[in-house]
This record gives sequence, structure tokens and C-alpha cells, in this order.
Amino acid sequence: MGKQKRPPRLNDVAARAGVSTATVSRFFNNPEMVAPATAERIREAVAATSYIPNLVAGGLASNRTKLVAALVPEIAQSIFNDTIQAMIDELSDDGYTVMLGLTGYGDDRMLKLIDAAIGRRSDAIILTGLLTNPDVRNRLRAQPVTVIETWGLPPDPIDIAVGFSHRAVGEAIAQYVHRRGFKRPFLLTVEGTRAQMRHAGFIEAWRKAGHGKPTEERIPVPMHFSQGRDAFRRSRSLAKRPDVIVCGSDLLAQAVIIEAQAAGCRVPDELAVIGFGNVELSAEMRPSITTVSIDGARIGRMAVSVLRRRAAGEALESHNFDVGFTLIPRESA
Amino acid sequence: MGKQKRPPRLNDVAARAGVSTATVSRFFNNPEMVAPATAERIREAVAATSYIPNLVAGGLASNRTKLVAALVPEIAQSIFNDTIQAMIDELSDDGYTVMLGLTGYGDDRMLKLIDAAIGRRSDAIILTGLLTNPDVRNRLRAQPVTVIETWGLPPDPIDIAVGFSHRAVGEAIAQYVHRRGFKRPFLLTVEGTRAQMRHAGFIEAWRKAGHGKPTEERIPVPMHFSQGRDAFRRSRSLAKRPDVIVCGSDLLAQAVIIEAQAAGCRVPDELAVIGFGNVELSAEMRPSITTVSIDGARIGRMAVSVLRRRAAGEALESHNFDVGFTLIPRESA
DNA sequence: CTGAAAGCGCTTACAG
DNA sequence: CTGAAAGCGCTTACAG
Repeated sequence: MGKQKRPPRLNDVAARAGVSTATVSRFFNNPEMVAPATAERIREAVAATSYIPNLVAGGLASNRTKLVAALVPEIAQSIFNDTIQAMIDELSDDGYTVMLGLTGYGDDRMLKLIDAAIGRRSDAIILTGLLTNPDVRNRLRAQPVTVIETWGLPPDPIDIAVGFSHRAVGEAIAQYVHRRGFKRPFLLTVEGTRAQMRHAGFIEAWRKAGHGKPTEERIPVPMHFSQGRDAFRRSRSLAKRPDVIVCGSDLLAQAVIIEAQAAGCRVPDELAVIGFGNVELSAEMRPSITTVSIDGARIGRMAVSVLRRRAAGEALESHNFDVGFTLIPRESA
Repeated sequence: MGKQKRPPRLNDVAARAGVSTATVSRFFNNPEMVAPATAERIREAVAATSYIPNLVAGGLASNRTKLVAALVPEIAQSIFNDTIQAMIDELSDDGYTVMLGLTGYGDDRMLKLIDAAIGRRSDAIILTGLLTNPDVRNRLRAQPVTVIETWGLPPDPIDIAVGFSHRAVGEAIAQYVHRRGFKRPFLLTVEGTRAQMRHAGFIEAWRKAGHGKPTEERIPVPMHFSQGRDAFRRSRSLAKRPDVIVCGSDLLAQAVIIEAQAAGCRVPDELAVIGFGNVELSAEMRPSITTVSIDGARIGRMAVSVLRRRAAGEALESHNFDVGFTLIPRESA
């Protein structure tokens, strides 16, 4: 590799087809503009030369790159995977290329990736994680690029947001726990702004339902299975032994259940468990896990549909799109 | 967004710093070539204008895009995630942008993505899934791009391969099963060329150890948890009730174990289980799962290191890099 | 429906 | 260490 003869250019195709480069360019980008007979000659020339358009040159000339940057914290068992998958599926169908950037959970990586996305003149930047840094938010606002924040509904969106209210999720869980008659919830809250919002929603609704302050614990990110296991063990030595553990993620809920079962503690009879995220395994576990489902694929599709409307020059009636969520009662609580 | 004043160009920075565009270009790409005082003036001009280099124009002019295309089948609980993560981490440090393409398990998506990767003049294409189509393999060979196939060691690599022998994995599992004294293995083989190679390796080594043909079942991709559960149930009504189920993936192993436990069948006492992949959960399950570990992160890092050597113009002593694998005995078998 | 030509924003020999 | 200028491979008004 690396030492082949130079790849064919538009030039070569045009010469072979006996037309100008402009016509070949139109053949690729506005096929309806070229006469059928001409198109046929070009098609042959393309095949004969194995020509693949240079999108770098094309992007520079046209000022449209058909490149979308998707910036996500991580992909290993990420809750965002359905969104990413759906987004990439849809965008690929539209001829877009997706540049996936992994931001981790700090700001600096995110900054470098945003610069890379802008530097490559992406048509759009889609974020799944939360971008808190106000300078960067403003910097993005100053850029001629569509920015879509997903999985949340920030009060001051950079541009467009597609997500749901994390506070409402917390409230819904608290109401469910209350309705089911549990008295001593133990909250396993994951670090991070959004998890905190769910937590705050829970606390508020729980109080409103007439209860006192629940016991709780903070889990650092990235989460690990062992943290759920350890949390279960600690929960057994709490003064107020919990009757339900409200987990910040399905992974933690799985860990709690597996550890409980290994310890001979019956779920949900002796201890109920609630998760968040509705990963595939949660429906399959024994017992199956009561959790909150977010339609991640829908978020992805909606983000792309907004993008399409933007690309078509359409004005948007709103910049905040709420996809909602569903609490799914199952066996574990 | 989309209606801001035009972004600053190299031009604007150069004017402001009182130098030529060539010097500003060097400031970014060969900083050691510009005098400290000049560099300082440029630094200020860049800050003042919030200039972000246009990598599209740069790529066209320099014929180096610093773009790497990583083509993977999927990301939802993919066995390749560690490789992808490590690769992106390393490449980001080198200033590369990674375009992640999701190929699915068919050929046409892969073809489109390869064209996109070539069209954008990627410096390299990294594949984790298997590309079988010989036409496409040859087409890639004809392209001035570094191609790295990972997670396998094809007999006819397109360019460079970093992986391990799937056949050897199958053999190692068969030898382990034999050594542990199991007599009636039940193979849950996943569809796909590589899984078939592991399967073939098992069969051969199992025969060599003096055994007959094991019972088996084929699991279609994409895998689902329920397939493992169903397989367990069917295994209980087999004439030759298996003493160990050899699963094509840890996910299937988890499903078998969870279903076995729910059915009151003790693992490993009544039924042993072996997985493949060593996902995080496998060490954490009760019982923990005996499985084969592939150092996916190492594959990613090695792919990048090969890429670096290629980029540095170094000649490679070999085009096949074997990272091996490790069978990890745990509680389940 | 098609072509000649300018231009997209950089990089890089070449000369000094 | 720096600059003038050609060129990277396309797209797209403009004219016909």
C-alpha cells in the first residue's frame, strides 16, 4: 500500500467521457441536470477508471462536508449506544459520514474534539454527554454549525436539544416507590449533573409524599459492577435496613440483585430493586428489573430529523424536543 | 446558528500578525521552524481572531488528512469496544480524528463506508469485523491507504493484520474441557466465519483427545440473551444431557447461567458453562464465568503503533501481528 | 444541457 | 527564519 500510482481525478473521468469536469461533477451531485446519454458515458468512464470522488476537495469547494460529528463520553456499555446507532443508521442513509469522538468525562478531551469537528467543517455536532463549560458553549454558539444536545433538556441550549427531563424521571420513581408502599428507600446515585437532577427530583417528590430523607450513597463514574455489589453489602448493615434500593443504572441494579441472591436475600420479597436505563439484560434477569426506559433510538432519529429540516432551510418552531420516558414495572420492585 | 459572519481564515491571522500565510501555516504544522518572537505574535493573532484551522483545505493542500476510519459491525455491547476505545484514545493523542463507521453484518454497508473512507482520503482504514468479499479486498489493495484488519489473522491480509488465531482458541477450549474431565459438551456456536473457525478448532482438538462428536446448536447474529436461555432449556431435554455448555459468547454464558439458576440447576455442579470474550460482568457473576479473554485494548494499541511506524515511513518486518489470548478458569467450569 | 474559468483555504518547494 | 506563488481536486455562478 501507499505506493500505488496516483488515484484518478475528476479530470481523468471527464477526458475519458469527452465532457468537461463540470459535467462530471454534476453527474455526481445533481444527476437530474445531465442528459441521459451523457450520464451513460460518464458512468462508463467512472467504472473504467474506478474513480472515487475526493470529498476533501469537494468539501472545500462547496463548503458542505456532509460530515456530522457525534461526541459521546464512551461506548463501552454506554447508555447512549442506541442513540448513536440510530443516528448513524439514519445519517448514513442520507450520505453523511459520522465522525464519532470519545470525550471521556472531562472537559479537555471534549474541547479538542470540538475543535476537530469545527476544523473539519462538520455540518453538525451532536452531543450525548453534558457540556457544562460556559465558555465552550458560547464558542460553539459563535460557530456556523448546527449543534444538537441530546439526552437532556438544558435551560440554555446551545442550539437544539432533544431529550427528556431528568428531574421528572426522579419524581416518577419516587411516586412509584411511594405507591408500591415502600418505606425505606436506599438511593445509589451516580455522579454527574444529570444523575443529580434525577436525584433531586426523587428527593422532592418523596418529601412531597410525606416521607423523610432517604438514606443514600454516591457512586463515582465510570461505574463498575463491584460498586453495586459493595453497596448491597453495606446496605445490609445500615441501621435502617432498606426495603428498596433505587439504583442510578441498570448495571448497578444487576449487581445488587446478583449479590443479594448470592447472599440468600430474596428479591423482591426481602429487598426490591429499581434500575435506570432499561438495558437488554434488565428484562431478561431473574427477577426481571423494574426500571426507567428511555427510547434512545428515538432520540437519535429525532436529532437527525431536526438536522434534515435545518439542512433544508426550514425554520424550527422550537429548539427543545422532549421525547419523554417510561417507567417499566417488572418483577424486581 | 448557520448565519454568523464568515469564520476567520489563515489570511486574517497572517494580516493581524504581520506575517505571510506561509509562516502562520508553519506555526501550526512545523512550530520549530518559526522564530519565538514571530510565534508569539501569531499566537496572539490566533487568540484574537479565535481562528480554527480549516482541516479540509489543509488536507487537500497537504494530501494528509490525519483521518482514520474505523469500521466496526456495531457498538451495542460489542466485543470490539475495548479495541475501539484504545484506538481512539491513542489516535486522538496523535492528533488524528477517527471516523467510526457502523457496518452491520452485511456487505453493502461496508462497501459504502469504505468508499466514504477513501473519498475522504483517510490515512488509514481499520477493520474489526471480517471483510470477506474478495473484490472489495482487492479494491482496497489498489488504494493508497493503510488497511489494518484486527481480531483475526487472515491468510491473505489486505495489508496488515493484528489479531489472534480463532482456531487456536477453539482448540484451547476443547483441551480445557477434556482436562477438566467433562464428557458431554454442548456447543452453542454463533454464526459467522470466525466463530466457525473456533468451532472447527474445538471439534478437531476434541476428536484428537479421543472423544466423539459433541452435540451442538447454531445461534444467529445478532445474539440475544433469550437465545441463551432457550438453549439451556433445550439442553435439558437432550438425550445426552450435557455436563458443560460451551458458549460462543459471554452473553450467552450469562443467559445460560441465569436460566439454569432460575430452574434450580446448580452451576457448575450440575452443569458447567464456558463463555468467550471475558466481558466485565463475567468476572462478577455468581458463579464467575470461565471464559477466553482477548486483550482488545492491546489490539487497538498495536494497530495504532503499526500505523505510526507506517506513517514514519518505516518498513514492517511482518504484516501479521498475533496478540494471542488467555483462557481464564473461574467458577463456572 | 454543457463548458470555461474563478475560487474554496490551505501547504510547500523554491528562493532569499 | 520568512515570503511570493503555484497548486491540491473539486464546485458553481455565468454565459451560451
